[in-house]
Amino acid sequence: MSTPPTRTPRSGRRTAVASIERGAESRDERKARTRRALLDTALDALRDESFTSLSLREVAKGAGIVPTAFYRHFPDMDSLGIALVDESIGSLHELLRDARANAESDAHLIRGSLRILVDHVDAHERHFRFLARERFGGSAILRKAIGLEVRMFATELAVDLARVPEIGAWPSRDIQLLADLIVTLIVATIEDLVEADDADAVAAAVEAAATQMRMVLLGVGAWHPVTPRR
Amino acid sequence: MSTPPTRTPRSGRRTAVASIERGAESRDERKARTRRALLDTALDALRDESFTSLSLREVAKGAGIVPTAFYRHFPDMDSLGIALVDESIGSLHELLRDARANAESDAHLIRGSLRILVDHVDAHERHFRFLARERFGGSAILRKAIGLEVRMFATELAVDLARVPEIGAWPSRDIQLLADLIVTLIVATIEDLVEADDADAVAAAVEAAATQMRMVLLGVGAWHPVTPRR
DNA sequence: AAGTTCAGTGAACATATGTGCACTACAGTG
DNA sequence: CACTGTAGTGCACATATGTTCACTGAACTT
Repeated sequence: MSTPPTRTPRSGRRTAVASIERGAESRDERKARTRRALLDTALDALRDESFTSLSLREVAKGAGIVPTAFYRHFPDMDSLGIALVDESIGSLHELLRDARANAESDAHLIRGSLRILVDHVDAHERHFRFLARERFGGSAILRKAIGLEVRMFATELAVDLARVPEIGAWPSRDIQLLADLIVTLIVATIEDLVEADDADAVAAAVEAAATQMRMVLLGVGAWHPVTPRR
Repeated sequence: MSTPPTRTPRSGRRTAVASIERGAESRDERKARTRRALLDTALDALRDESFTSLSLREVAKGAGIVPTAFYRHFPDMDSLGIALVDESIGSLHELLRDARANAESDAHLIRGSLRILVDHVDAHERHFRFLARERFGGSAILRKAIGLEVRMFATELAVDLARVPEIGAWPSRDIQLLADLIVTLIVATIEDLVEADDADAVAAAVEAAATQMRMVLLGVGAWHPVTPRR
């Protein structure tokens, strides 16, 4: 009821984003809040430009702080980029986790997985777009960071694949390559999805991915357990 | 032997790139030369940054002309970008042409094609890197232009595939999707190749691509001519 | 020989950028 | 309560950017 001990209902000074009608907030909460605002601004701006052309002043302004205050959160723009990679990769792993859970129940494995993919891309569109855009983008640091994570993602998938009876007996090198192939297809589909501007385009991308995935999996059935070494 | 009618062995004014020890040159030749210098500078700069962060002044300086002279060649940076896309796509079609010629003679279709791919990427590294980097880059104009061309490339491949006995009878939609799948794999390989920094990395990328291509083509053998509609 | 065309110049502009510095206000703490 | 740590401010600077304008000189056209 009564106003909490810490008053200042509306401070005389507009204090960045936090000022948007928040009465009491701890110091850490406010810091986290502007940090989020910086990341969000960057994520939004990266819809129309690439990371190397994104300026410190631009994100600072978008977050409602003065340029120099940026340094209270990140030593430089590259660090901001790395933070975005971390967040985005989180979405990726979450995706795989859901797909794994689904694979054990759903009879239509491909369609079910694709549905999950679409849902995730939809829910974290900015992050996935960021990944697609910067995977081979101009920043060497981000390229390296994303490349590493995508490779880890593929390895994670390879472990899952090894549990499939038909595949389990393959040489691990082949399993990894199959996982890489599937990841390539998934990434390509993600790129199509973030680029899709209407529902039809999404549906088309899904249809294409489903058919192509089926083609690949048919290849799996015919694959010789022993790699034809030369 | 004797100096040609048009003299001016070394003009009193250093005229941009053309001044690098070229005695006689027609006006058009000189213009073409600086245009080339602009494109080359851009191509080189795009190794370390993305197109949206590439500045007009930067390419002008690299080409040895004053910023304002840039407008004598392109109305804006986007036009320069489109010109780069055109050039790069040229390399792509050249690649397919060579691969086609090879396919009719070489018994090892996959390895032969990959060898050609590697050679082309090596010969036109800057162009292929540009394509990979801007395919999903920050510039909407370039994204659209490249996307269109890649789709045309896939369609061209589909026509070739339709001539393969096992595939010819498929519904055209499936042939197109197979072509798209193969193009996805090719593009992914190109991305790996331009990212590869030593010979080992190149060899690994080729090995991976060869195996994956074999997996896909095995799927082709098992594919039912009629698309399993739902 | 005189005239035209046009790639390239150089100065100027308004605006954007990264970063250093001294500061202020307020949440957290003894 | 006074004290301190720190997110955010405001100013300043050197530098980079796109674009305008009037210009120059040499290749071409007549």
